[in-house]
Amino acid sequence: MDFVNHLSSNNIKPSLQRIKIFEYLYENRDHPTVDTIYSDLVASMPTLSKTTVYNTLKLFIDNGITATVTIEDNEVRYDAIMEEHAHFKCDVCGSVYDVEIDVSALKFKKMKAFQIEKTNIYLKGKCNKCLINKN
Amino acid sequence: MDFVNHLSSNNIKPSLQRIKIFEYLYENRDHPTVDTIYSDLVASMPTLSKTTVYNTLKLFIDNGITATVTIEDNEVRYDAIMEEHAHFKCDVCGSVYDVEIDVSALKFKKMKAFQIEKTNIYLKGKCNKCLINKN
DNA sequence: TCTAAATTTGTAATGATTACAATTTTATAA
DNA sequence: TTATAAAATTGTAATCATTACAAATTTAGA
Repeated sequence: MDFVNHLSSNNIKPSLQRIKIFEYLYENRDHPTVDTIYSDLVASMPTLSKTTVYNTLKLFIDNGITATVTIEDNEVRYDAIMEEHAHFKCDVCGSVYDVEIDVSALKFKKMKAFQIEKTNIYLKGKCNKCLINKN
Repeated sequence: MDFVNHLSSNNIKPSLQRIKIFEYLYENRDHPTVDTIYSDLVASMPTLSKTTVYNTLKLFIDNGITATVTIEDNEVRYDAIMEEHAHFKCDVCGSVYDVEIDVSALKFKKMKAFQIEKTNIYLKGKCNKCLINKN
């Protein structure tokens, strides 16, 4: 993945901060929150501002290379994988996993009165790790 | 719908505020926000406090007679219909509609490593009304 | 090198939600 | 009925994520 080129080809000037933030998102596929992104990156970029993280994520979203993952009321997560997929959140450990899903199976069940542009699916339950640890 | 009995049978003492808030949710199926609920109810209950609305909704959720609807990052909506259904939000007018959906079609596509307890689906696009008005 | 534009940064403001203590209401028992 | 305790409601203050904004820094072009 050529991050510089990916940003450029989506009309985003590839500043160091933007490259690093996108790279982080792309490589940490656990759908981090702003706080996590900031905390992890500030270690290697001491002058990084949290405002920059907010600004940059908004820029990514506006240009279609990042999406928000809305599962809980009280936390916003970010995802650089734009291919259609669902999310699973474990209510024990809180991890969010990607889940492959075929949305087309649902399509014909939808009401015709709406023009559907995006389908979001998220699941909740217990992940395998937590099911095993319970014993 | 006997609201008093519905609350009682779910271990919620049916105070006036609780009855009114549940009744409002049950009859206004547009998935209102706390602000909307409060604004509409305070007209007939002048001493109502927004804190009570928050407290009461939390109580309803804890006792399983209300669910939150999380579609946008920045707004929490509430729903007294507990039967499985999806939501559609029009990105023109902002209305949220209920959509009947057969989740079982998805079931077997999910990963077996997870124990799924709840499936949430929400759709975005344009509602019929806004599609017509566009002309 | 100089200048303007774009980006980043830090601080202050905003707004939704929660904490908490005081008040009011309800239920119970004397 | 009255007294008392428990529960519910209320209003204010605190919290916390996000946004607004202006200053500082960096980048790009002449």
